[in-house]
Amino acid sequence: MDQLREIYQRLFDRYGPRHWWPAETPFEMAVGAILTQNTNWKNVEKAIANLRAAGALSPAAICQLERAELERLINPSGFFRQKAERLQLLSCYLRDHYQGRLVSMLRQPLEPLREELLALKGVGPETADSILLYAGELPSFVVDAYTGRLFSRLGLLSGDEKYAQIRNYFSDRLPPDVALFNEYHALIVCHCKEHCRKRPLCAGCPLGEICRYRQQNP
DNA sequence: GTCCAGGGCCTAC
DNA sequence: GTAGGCCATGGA
Repeated sequence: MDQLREIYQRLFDRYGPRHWWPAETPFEMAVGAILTQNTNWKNVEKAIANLRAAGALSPAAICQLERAELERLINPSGFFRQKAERLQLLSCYLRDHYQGRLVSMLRQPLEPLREELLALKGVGPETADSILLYAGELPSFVVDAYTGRLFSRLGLLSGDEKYAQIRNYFSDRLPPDVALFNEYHALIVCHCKEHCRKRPLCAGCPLGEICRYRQQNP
């Protein structure tokens, strides 16, 4: 059985569908993607709740907010100065080019759209792929720190691959299936939060028998 | 008190 | 082209 399929199946059997991305609209999802950069999701939830309470979960609203007020609303998510700038850059870009509608921007072919997102300051490869996959429902595999860490421990990656190499590793071995990509990335995150942090925690790991790390550190 | 979190930008070499 | 510093909050 294909290794990536087996790993996916084991994770799915253990954790079940993750129902990602938790957001009411594509734009809210993109906001979450920026706010969660190197940040615990619990902190992001607080910031999004503040934005919702302030009626500020639309591109138009975020464009119009004073920078200091936006910083105050997203303060719990950390890095609030740069994230406030990033949110306003994205929002104003949507206002100026897509009538303030992210879904209009997302109705384009994947690759040029990905380049367009990456050209925005504050949108790197993981944020872009998250928006493409979870807001745009386009088959762009999302890589994060957990992905490299987990698959290195499994012995399938060396650990020094760059983002594009890891993304290609999955893209080359999986069908471009949006539902599969969606669930796979979410399952990797869910799994790593329990079993694959920097400190080893192997007891009960659903990948136990196929994890090289565990075999080498019994 | 220390470490870490669903990264990305900027600068120096 | 890449290693290192920086950004900031809150929970474990």
